[in-house]
Amino acid sequence: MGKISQKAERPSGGRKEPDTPNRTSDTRATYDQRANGILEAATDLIAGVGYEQASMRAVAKAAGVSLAGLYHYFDSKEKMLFLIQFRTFSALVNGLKEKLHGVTDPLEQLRVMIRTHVGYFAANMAALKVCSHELDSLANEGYEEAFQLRREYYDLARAIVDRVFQAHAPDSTLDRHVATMSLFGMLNWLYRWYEPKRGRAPNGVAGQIAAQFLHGVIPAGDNARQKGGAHNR
Amino acid sequence: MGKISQKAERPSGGRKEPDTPNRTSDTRATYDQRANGILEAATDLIAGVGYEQASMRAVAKAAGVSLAGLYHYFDSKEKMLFLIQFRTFSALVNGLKEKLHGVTDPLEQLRVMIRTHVGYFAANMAALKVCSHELDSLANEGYEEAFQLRREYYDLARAIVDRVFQAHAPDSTLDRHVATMSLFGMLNWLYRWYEPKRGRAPNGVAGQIAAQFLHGVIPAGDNARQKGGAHNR
DNA sequence: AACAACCGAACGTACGTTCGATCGGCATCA
DNA sequence: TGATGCCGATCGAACGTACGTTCGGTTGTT
Repeated sequence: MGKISQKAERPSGGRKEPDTPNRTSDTRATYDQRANGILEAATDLIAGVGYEQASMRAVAKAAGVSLAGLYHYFDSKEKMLFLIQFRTFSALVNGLKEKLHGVTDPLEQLRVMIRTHVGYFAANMAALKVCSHELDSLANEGYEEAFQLRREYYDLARAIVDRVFQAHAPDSTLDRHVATMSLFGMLNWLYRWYEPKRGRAPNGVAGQIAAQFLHGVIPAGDNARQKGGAHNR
Repeated sequence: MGKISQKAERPSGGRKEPDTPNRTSDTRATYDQRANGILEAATDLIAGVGYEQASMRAVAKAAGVSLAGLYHYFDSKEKMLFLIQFRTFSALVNGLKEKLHGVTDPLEQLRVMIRTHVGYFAANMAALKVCSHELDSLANEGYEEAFQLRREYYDLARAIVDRVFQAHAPDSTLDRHVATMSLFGMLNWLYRWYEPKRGRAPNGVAGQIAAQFLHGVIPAGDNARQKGGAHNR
């Protein structure tokens, strides 16, 4: 808890939380803040040029540390990427769970989920881009752990989708997995086109995505409206 | 036309189509087939491990050529990626235009577009994954040209979406750009989860995506159906 | 003889990571 | 209090490797 760098797993002693009773929290704060700052710079760089192209030298320059200094805070480049994804996904999942508290209506749950995701995206574009785009840049245990987090996020969304179907379309033949993945497609593709600074506000986009998912593009009472003709030429 | 390798742009002479009048087509066929085979192997490899991780040595091994032999067919690694994207996007756009021929109903146009995309995805997963995932791995002119192709595809889809709105929801307040990008999100995210071999058939997925886009998840005549209560405990 | 097809070997470079050293603050003890 | 020793923070320089690309050559067909 509060531990940001995996360096705290060092074999013995080293920098741990309860060392000297006084001033320790200051030192730790500085250490964690530094690690956070580096991670932030790395996030921006990776989001900008991609994981493979973001060299440790460039990360060091962007963070204002020497190349060797990076390794004082992070074991390896891949662990940096893992930490970025881990922190982001954790924040996303925990934030969602929190905002879902007390909401019982399935429709509202879905809206909250979409709003939370889009809002988090708008506030942390670089981090979410890295999480959407660099999914397979991790290997082995790191990949597995990130995968479990994504799975948890999927389960959360899937459960909401299931409840929406159950309450409002129990007889629908739509595949709920396909529906959930389509929703994720809309959300995870945001990083390719959505610029919160330039386009409409996050809540607007979130509202439209929710509306499209729930009611589609054609409003409820349509049933082929070209009664007046004048279509096609 | 029929020219696959950019090597034909060599300063003078070299291999061009009308050279020796006889047997030329055989030689060219072999040459193009070889280039195609290499490109196919490269596509699979890049789709599997990513562009940066797909080394020219690995491509050579996968294609059954020597490392230097690759450069007989392709100027550079980046040009290979460009050709993969160029061919795929061209086939997608041209195939769509073709299948759209004679279809006048906007709804049907949209269904055709989605069906074509999903069908092409199912038949060329690796290529479409590369086109969805390695968009920014190109630079300068190559990026610009691929961007124009994507733009053409977007314009095609956007026009259909506009017509759907005009015919069936002219007063909708939904942003049509956001709607189009959401649709692309659903389609372009396919490569992250959809396995045509394991899951439902491409036409099924295409039909569901079209249905979700047009009517959403809740059927048309819903209007809050929990009249009988029994929801939430 | 010319030229497309193809290759082994090398070149230069950029990368992730490690090594050894320096600096400075803090705790300990004479 | 002042000297001593430890240790976290930081760095310049280097190591080994893997990469994209090029060079010079050989073969086989026309």
